Amino acid sequence: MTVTETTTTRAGGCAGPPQGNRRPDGQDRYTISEVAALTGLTAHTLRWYERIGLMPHIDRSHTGQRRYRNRDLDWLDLVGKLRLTGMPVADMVRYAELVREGDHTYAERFALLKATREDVLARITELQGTLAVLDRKISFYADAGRALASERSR
Amino acid sequence: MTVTETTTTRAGGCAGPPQGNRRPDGQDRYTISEVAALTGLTAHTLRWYERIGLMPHIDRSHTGQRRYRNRDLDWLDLVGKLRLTGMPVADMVRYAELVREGDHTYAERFALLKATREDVLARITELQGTLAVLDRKISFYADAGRALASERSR
DNA sequence: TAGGACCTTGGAGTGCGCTCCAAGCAAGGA
DNA sequence: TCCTTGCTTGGAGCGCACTCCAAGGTCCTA
Repeated sequence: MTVTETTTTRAGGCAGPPQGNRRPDGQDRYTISEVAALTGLTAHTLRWYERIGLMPHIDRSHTGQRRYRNRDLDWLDLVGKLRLTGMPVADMVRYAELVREGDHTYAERFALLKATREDVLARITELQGTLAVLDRKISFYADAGRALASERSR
Repeated sequence: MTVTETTTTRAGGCAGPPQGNRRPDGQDRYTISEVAALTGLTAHTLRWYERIGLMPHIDRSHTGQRRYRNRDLDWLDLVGKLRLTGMPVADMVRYAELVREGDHTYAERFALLKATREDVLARITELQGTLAVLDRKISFYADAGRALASERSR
């Protein structure tokens, strides 16, 4: 019977950590499910990342099963960060291609990262603006709540 | 021939303002295309927002055309802010329902806004973490670029 | 040697947030 | 009167980022 590959944490009501566990040290070969547990991604998503070119070549065992290494986990950490910025997967694939193409793409990678950095800064500013609006609304409702409460107690 | 309702700004390479224009004062009736220009949303999206219950009832002209009022634009401003936080449309619809249901939903609205506020704060923290990673990468590439340049000039 | 957990693949399906289409109505100018 | 422009509707389509399925092979423990 095929086991359903359930999503780790990240679903449901409670706020779990963004990724399951800390990486055990001294290890440098991980199965896909271990990586899923470590990153919070599903095995499906890991295979999909590979298919679309977002991952470098992943080592295989003699029977063809994936064996991820620490450098792959490092890459996934970066991908996770970039994903948080809202960067489209296609852009991350582009970055991955640049890395694969070698040292002569340093300048382009540099530019891409700087542009992303600017995006993140803009996003933070946006969110701070939104926070201000929320705070105004919240204090309005807090006041309204107090008014209703005092009305009820009268 | 039906005119194609092109998206205003927001597309393409250059970074325009998040919404087209400032609201003219003294006016309190706007056609859908005026609202599209003011908010940066398409007319399609405005109609869709109405269909899914994200908008309050919009006034109509004697021939059935939408006539938005300033309070509708205020609401759209809030929706725009909430959208920036990544709040799902379904949650915004829920908030809109609470508003329609009247004063006895103040407590729930308050809770929803506070939860959103927490999400936004968490998001900002995440982004700042990502910024740190980007800055490390960027300084790495800056150094690598300098090294390559000095190598070339040797 | 069995049994169950885990892995493989290509391709199809899902949910979200729009985005567009077709067919038609209404208003205003030449 | 015609023509253009802009508006109306329900429903279909799209792009993204997964998410899952079916059918089968492998690993591990007993």
